[in-house]
Formats: sequence, C-alpha cells, structure tokens
Amino acid sequence: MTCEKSPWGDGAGKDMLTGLSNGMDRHKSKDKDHHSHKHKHKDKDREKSKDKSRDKHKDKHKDKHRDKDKHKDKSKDKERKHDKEERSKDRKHSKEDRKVEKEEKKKGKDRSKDKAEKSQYVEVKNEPLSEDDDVPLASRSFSQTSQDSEDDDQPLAFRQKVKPEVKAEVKAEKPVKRKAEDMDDDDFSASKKKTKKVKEEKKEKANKKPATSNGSPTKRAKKEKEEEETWKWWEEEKHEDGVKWKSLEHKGPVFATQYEPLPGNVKFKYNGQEMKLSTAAEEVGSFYAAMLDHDYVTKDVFNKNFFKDWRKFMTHSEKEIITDLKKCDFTYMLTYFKAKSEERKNRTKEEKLKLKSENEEMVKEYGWCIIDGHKQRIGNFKIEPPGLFRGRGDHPKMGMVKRRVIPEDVIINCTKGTAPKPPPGHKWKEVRSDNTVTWLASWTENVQGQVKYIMLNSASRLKGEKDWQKYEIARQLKDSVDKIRETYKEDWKSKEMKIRQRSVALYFIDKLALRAGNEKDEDQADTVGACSLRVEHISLHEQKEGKQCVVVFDFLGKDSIRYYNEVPVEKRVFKNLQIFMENKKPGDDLFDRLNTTIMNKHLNDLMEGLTAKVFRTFNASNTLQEQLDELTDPKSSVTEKILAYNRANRAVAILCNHQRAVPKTFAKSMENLQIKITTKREAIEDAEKSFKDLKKEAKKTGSAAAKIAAGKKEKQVEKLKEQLMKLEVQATDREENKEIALGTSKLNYLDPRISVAWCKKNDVPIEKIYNKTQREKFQWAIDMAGPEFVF
DNA sequence: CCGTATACTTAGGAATGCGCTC
DNA sequence: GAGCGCATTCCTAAGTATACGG
Repeated sequence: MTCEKSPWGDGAGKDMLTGLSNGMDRHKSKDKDHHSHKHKHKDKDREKSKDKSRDKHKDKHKDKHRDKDKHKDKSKDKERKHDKEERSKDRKHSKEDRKVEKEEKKKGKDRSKDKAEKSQYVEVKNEPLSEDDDVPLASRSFSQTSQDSEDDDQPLAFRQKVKPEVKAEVKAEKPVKRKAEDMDDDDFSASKKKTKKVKEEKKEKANKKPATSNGSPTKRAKKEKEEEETWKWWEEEKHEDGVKWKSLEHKGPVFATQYEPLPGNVKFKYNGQEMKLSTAAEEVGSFYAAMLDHDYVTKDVFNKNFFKDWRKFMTHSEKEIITDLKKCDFTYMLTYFKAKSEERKNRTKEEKLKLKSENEEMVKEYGWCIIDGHKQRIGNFKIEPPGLFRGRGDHPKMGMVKRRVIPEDVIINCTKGTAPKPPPGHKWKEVRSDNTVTWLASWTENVQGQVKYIMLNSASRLKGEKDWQKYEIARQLKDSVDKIRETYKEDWKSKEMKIRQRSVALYFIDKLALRAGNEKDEDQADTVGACSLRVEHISLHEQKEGKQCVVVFDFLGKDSIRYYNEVPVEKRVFKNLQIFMENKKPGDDLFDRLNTTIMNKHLNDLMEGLTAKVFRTFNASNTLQEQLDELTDPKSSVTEKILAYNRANRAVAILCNHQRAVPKTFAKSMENLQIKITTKREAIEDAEKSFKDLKKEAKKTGSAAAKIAAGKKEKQVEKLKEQLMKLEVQATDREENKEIALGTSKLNYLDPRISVAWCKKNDVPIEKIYNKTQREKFQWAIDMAGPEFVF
C-alpha cells in the first residue's frame, strides 16, 4: 500500500507545493451555501438518535415539537441493531437531559449575575491605571521574601494543589533532574553540562556583585544588563515538576480606559427622532455603531443578541422607547468614529511620537514582571476592553455585550506580600500565590464564562521551556511512530468496535493532521475534529476520479475554517468507516464510542507524554525537515533558497489547513508586480541592445572609453537580470501563498531548530526567516542548534 | 465514569507601523 | 510628505488537555 510506505510525504508533497490541488478552497461559515445543509439537517437529526441538541436556541423554539421528537427518538432507537449502541445512545439522552436542566439553572444564575454586573458597569469609574504610579517598594525587591515563609503561608487553594513531596523539594532548592521525557536528548545533555558552569558563574556574579573582577563598574553593569536581556534560561536547570516559579512580581494589569461620552452633536435617532441616550446605553450602543460596516451586523443572531443585551444597559424609559433595533439610527455615531480615526491617522509627527513614548512608558511600567530574579516581558498586560463578542463562524453568542472588567473581577497571582496595589478606590477580587501556575492575573469573562489570563510573552523562559519540551516530545514520537502506526493498523481488525474506532480516528489524526476534536457545548459554534466527526462530515466513494476507496472530508474545524479533502485510504479503513456509518443518520457521531480522553489515554500508554496534538507537531516539523532536504539546492542563491524554505513551510501550512482570507488587495498587488516584471524585462532588452551596440562600437573604434562603457552596460544587464529573477520569485511565492497562512505553523508547529540549522547550513541569514519577534521567541533554538541539527 | 473547572496553546483577523514610490 | 502596500503586532477567540469531585 502506498500509504503504508509514505503516507505522510505524499500528502505534503508536490501537489501541495504547487498549491492548491485539493481542498484549499476557503470557506468559512460565511459561506452559507456550503454548510447550510448541515444546519438544516441538524434539527431533524437531533430528533433522531443522537439528540445532542447542539443548537439549543433552535431547539427551544421547537419546544412544542420536542416531546414528539423524543418519542420518535425512542422508536428509532429500538430499531437499532446493536443494543450496546442503544445503551450508549440512551446514556446520551439522559446526559443531555441533565445537561439541559443544568444549563437552565446556570442561565438563571447568569441572569442575576448580569444585573449585578451591570450596575457596577454603570457606576464604577475606572481610573486609568497609568495614573497610579506609586507601587510599593516591596514589589521591587523580589528577593526579600524568603522561600520558606512563602511556602508556609500558601493560601489553602494552593496547599491543596501542591503535593507534599513537591513542597519539600521547593524548600530543598534544586536540583531535581528533569524528567526523562522532557529532554533526554543528545543536545540536551550537552547543554546540561554547560548549564552547570554557567550557573556557577552566574551565582558568583550575583553574590559578590561589587567585588567581581572583570572590568569597570559601568562596563559590568552594562554587561549584566545585556545578560538580563538575553537570559539563557535554556542553559539552566529546570524547575522541579509542577513548580512554575519561585518568585514572581508584577504591577498588575492595565485596565481599559474609561468611556468618554460622545459630544452633544453626535446624535442617535430612534424612529427618525433624535434621542439622548444615557451614558451606559450610549456606550454599548456605540460598540454596535462602530461595527456598522462589518459583516456581523448582517447576521440575525448578532443583532438579536446585541439588542437583548443592550436593553440591559438602558434606563427604564429608554427601554420603553427603544424596542426595535431596526429603528435605531447609529450612522451619526459611526460617522463620528470614522472622523476620529481619520484624525488619528492625520496626527502630526510630534503627536505620534508623543503617543509612542507614552505607550512605551506604559510597557515599561506594566509590561514586565520579575520572575525568579529575571525581568521578563508580559504577553498581554492589558485587560480586554468592553465590546461586543465577536465569536467566529456560526456562533450562537455573537453580538452579546462583553462587559467592562474592574479590579474587583481580577485575581492577582504573585509572590506573597508583593501584590500590586489595585487602582485607587478598588480592591482585587483575590490575591493568591500559586506557583504551580504561570499566570499573573485572571478574570472571568461574562459572555462565555471562561477565565482569561495575563501571562508571559513567548520569549519568556516559562513559555520557551514549554515550547522546547513540546518539540522534544514530538521528536520522541518520531522514534516510536513506526511502531505506533503498526499498532493502529493492526487495531483496524480488532473485534472491539471501540478499538477499531480509535484506530481509525488515530489514523486520521496521524495521516491528515486533524485536531483531536473535543466535545463542545451547544452554545458554541458547531465545529469538529477527529474524535467528534459526525456522519455528515465524510462521504465514502468506492471510486472517485480513478482512485479507490476515497473518503471525502468536509467539515468546519477550529475557527470554523472549512476542511475539505479527498483522501484515498486503505481498504480496511474504508470498510471500517462503512461499518461505523451503518444505521446512522447525519448528526450522529462517526466514532460513537470514542472521545479525546479515551484517545489520549491510549496514546499515553503508547508513549509517555503522547497526546493527539503531538501528531500535528510531529508531522508538521517532520514535513518541514523532509521538504527542506528535498527542495534546497545548496548551489542556488539565497533568494531561491528562501523560496524553497517558503515552499516547505507552505507544505506544512497546507497539511495543517492553515488558511487565510485572500488579502483584499491581492489582485491589485499581483497586477502591480506583473507590471514591474514586464517593465524590468523591457529594461533588460534595452540594456542588452545598447550593450551590443556598445560592444560593436568598441570593437570598431577600439577606443578604451567605449570598452569601459560596454563593460558597464554588461554589468547593468546582469544586475537587471538578477532583479528580474527576484521579482519573479516573489511573484511565484505570493501567488502560491494567496490563501495560505504560513505564520501559524511557523510559530506553533515547526521546531525552530530545523529552521535555524537550515539557515546555518545554507548560509542564509536567520533574519530572512524569522523577524525580530520570532527571533526573540526562538532565541533558545537559535542559540543551541548547529547546522547539524536534525529533527 | 462523567461533568466541570482550570490552564495553557493555537488561531485568524484587525489595527498599526514602516518603508517605499511617486 | 502623502499615499500605498505589505509586514508586523495586537487582540482575543477557540482549541487541547488534564485534574478533580461526586
């Protein structure tokens, strides 16, 4: 079987490079035609066996039918052949029912909570944090708090989490070995040896700062500062398991600026009548006004949700008057906002500079924290401002009001006794000191009820170390993947249905780099991954375009990005799929005895640390490595090498289905590029012509001046040709990249050491591959990977 | 075993910045 | 120096994964 030999290469191979051979049409849920069928089915489907009531809103409207449906469900279920299946379905029913009940309860709670929140929203003024700059001194001297007292004084929540042994180790201070699974790799032990030296040196420095030998004080200071900026954490011992930091200090998050009411001349009209809104209603209204040009406002759900939530912010009398969103005229507000943003664009240089420096001040003040004695950037130190929820795809909650977060919502996490001051007149919700987590602050967002976190920047040790570890696990998978593949192929024949399903799903995860596919609530967009595929997401074709056993995938994945792919599969897989689909209707789970937990448990048994997403990382990085090896011509120019790199990168992006909207200006910019190319060609022709003439003349006259002139021309021709080549390469690259996003894979899936090694081996400057931020993020890899590194 | 809570990674689009051309 | 087009940065939603408690 071809697949047996190199299923992975195939997918990422040449077809992919030229692009767009299959499955690359981009359809988000915007593309209603495409997926509407599913939704049409959905309601019906639910009436059948599964009754997952994914779409509660719709179901609610159908309350009347509901009972009927349930009877139907039962009778249908009775028709089932496999009684096991039936049982599982029944379970699902009851699960669902329970869920619904709970949901209802939760809703009630939410509603009352909303009210409370609303009043806060209106009344509490948020002081811009930047104004309160008196941060306690204590927060600067992180070393002050002794580890011991810190540990002993953990709040209960923390105690419960930390295992006693771990705690002991914290006190003992180092050096617990890294777990084998982390990085027991060659490079790794090499760097570990280095580690000790570096560490000792460091310690010395830290201890007897004033007495250190080398250089003048200023020089030393400089050196240390530099060192701080490029802290080589990867050469140090890691923390023991579960401990994320020993000391952590920061200044707390920055809150959104307070709402500024609109000037009196910016009107709002209802039913043609001018109307002055209360501040709260105006603020929320303005969120909508600002989005008037957006696609969202054409969506019913968005409008319905917005209006419902908006009313909560209206005064009693406003509520009475404003009963229909259609009668609201926000256009004056929008015009005003547009004018404002125009104004912003037209700011003078000085103003821009001032704003920039103000911004830098803010970053300086709030954008950093001190963790384990090192200053590190925070990723998102600003709390999300209020606005309208912009769910992606067909999200049932789009348009809901995301309310303003105040200090009373925020939990601060830091070393005990170093908590930042809340803004004047406010309190934190809680201050804790949990060093088993990496976040500095958190709050619960009101639309989905999820916790949001303030965390460190990707260049930080905390993120980098994890990233490194991720790639190490992926490399381990490389070693055992053959065995694993053998195993799951064997499992295709298993007597146990559960195992067969698991093995087929795993095959998809491995071969197609599908995501795991956790279960989702019905109040989220309906998207799926491998384990949550439903019957309607695949179709089976014994024959398609000359190929046997073709499975056509068509579903919405993460971010409601469409995955479409026609895949020839092994006969056994095909047959299994036929079995899985027997007696099922659209809406039913393809793998009804499988979920991500089961899958991951199994994977962990196969290899420690293995989960479904590791396959994506592994296949992505492995593809890059293979493609680079294949596409790079060592003799070619740097430009051409970069094209090769981009193509390899693109192969990965295609594998992972990383799409993007075709840039709005794509056609135009392409055209411009073509014009440039044509012009360049003409220029070359002209130059060649005159070169010939000059040469002739030189030959004829034999004058030195003419010779020189001819030589100059020749050089010019060469230069022009090179420019043309660059332009052409650029054109190819851009065309191939039209609807593919390379960034995501570069940032999240490709082991940076592969790229670094490739650059070093091929004399390509790393700047050509990674921009500044990326270089910061991947500093560890740039530092440790030599040209010989192989994934 | 199941549902829920929690924490952390991955993701695409919008906003902004910046260098280039005219 | 304005306008343009691309690259970068910002933003935050949407995933994965696991722990926990009943």
